[in-house]
Amino acid sequence: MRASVPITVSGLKTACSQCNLVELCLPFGMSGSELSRLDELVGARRKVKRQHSLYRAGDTFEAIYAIRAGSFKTDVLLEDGREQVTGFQMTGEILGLDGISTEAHSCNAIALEDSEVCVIAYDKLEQMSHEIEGLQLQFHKVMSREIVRDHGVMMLLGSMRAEERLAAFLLNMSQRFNARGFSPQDFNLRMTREEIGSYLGLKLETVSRAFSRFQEDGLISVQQKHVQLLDPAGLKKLIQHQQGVR
Amino acid sequence: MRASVPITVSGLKTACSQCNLVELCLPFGMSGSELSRLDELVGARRKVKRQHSLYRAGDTFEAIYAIRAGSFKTDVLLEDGREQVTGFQMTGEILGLDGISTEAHSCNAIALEDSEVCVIAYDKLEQMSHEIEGLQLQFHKVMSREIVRDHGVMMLLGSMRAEERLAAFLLNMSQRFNARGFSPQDFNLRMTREEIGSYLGLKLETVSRAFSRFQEDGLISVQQKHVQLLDPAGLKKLIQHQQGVR
DNA sequence: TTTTTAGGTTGACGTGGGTCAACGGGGCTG
DNA sequence: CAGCCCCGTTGACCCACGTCAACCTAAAAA
Repeated sequence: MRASVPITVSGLKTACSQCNLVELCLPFGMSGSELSRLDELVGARRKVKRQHSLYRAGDTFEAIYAIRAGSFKTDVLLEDGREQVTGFQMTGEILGLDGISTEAHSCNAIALEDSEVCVIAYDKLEQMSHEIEGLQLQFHKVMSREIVRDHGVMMLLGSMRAEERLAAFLLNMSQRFNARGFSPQDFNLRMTREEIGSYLGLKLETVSRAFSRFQEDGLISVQQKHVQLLDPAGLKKLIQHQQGVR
Repeated sequence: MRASVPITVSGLKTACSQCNLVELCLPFGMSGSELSRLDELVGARRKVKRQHSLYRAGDTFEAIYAIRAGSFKTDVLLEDGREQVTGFQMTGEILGLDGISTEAHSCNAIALEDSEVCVIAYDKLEQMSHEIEGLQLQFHKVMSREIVRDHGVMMLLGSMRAEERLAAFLLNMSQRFNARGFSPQDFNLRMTREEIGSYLGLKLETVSRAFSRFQEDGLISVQQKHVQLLDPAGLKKLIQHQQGVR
């Protein structure tokens, strides 16, 4: 984990109206005329190198970010050094919503690979939400979706066994790769076993063993970060039929 | 768990401007003139009896709810019957935000005691947010706070031991009772050991044992649902210094 | 190219908390 | 006011996952 020093703000403005991520991102469902007004909203783009942070817990909140390229993790740290990864974010997803409530970020957002985000100044967003009908609704939906997602993670952490958690994680990644036009059966994870473990409330060894088990059972094929889902239905069954421990 | 049949919509409108929960609720921080406009927003009140649900997963989303009296739990159910309690809500807190994203609720909201909520029609809220500056910001803060809270729960579930989880839970309850003008050291829980367990990712026996352990150690005094925090600092220490298992 | 190092796998073993079971007490309900 | 039932407590046992350690692999650094 390195400091959050090197920030590149590229002057290049790129219009939402011309971005191929529209239907995954904040502008989803907005009309053409609304869309073109949105272009004013996105101020600049910012590149974040692998392992560097987009923002850190405690930073004053000024903007939210739409991921244009790459991927991130968000995490929370306890005083004693324990880390909890609270989410992994992919292109089109929005980062920074945690900062609105106290006007300071409450978690760290760290790039898993060299990435680029669109910076959306929050005061401008507020203002423009008053004017553009669809923007407000869409923004609320994005926040609400985050809440629903978090409930799903709580379900994972609170009432599933190790293998169920990993199966759910893999299916979720698969579905998100698919939504982005990549193969849902064949993808490269961007995070380490330790990060997956932290997210799933497991130790990295347990994650590794679960991967191996799935491979033995013919459900997947893994080699390092490269994963192929050979039997997605089998993974789904695992979640539904396996008895919970808790 | 009973069906969600009996709904009482009392015709009595009560103004936000005269409610003693303002500083805990949606109107927090709004000006006097804004506040009086808010009164139009809150349509009716609705009573929900103990064990009955305010809404269920799958119900179409129409409104959010501010708790005027009583308390609730929200939970998510898996096909195989496993339950995960995702939160406990007290007076002034907002329920139903999960419904915005898909226009259907994704969890169940169940009253822990006979309760009453203010019904806030979502379309009206959307509309009024365009007009009242402070309302939009405040609503965003409420949603953001929910996201931050969920991250805290993920931290609990993912990287704390049983006793740490319960200590954190008790301190959180204490702080919320305090914010409502009740004693932070002496309160009655409204939920069962099983519900606490589900929320904390533990079995009810483990919760019970942790309660007993805390009592032996002189940290608290428990009798059934009645809890007294004898040594809140000791509970805090437990969270910070105890080694994590995961 | 070789060296280094972070990330991943696997085995042996320990333990926190789950499981099962018995029992006690308080508050509805008739 | 009696009986029931839900809730909570406690003990004995066990297992899923954590811990510790050795080793392997791949990619970055030199």
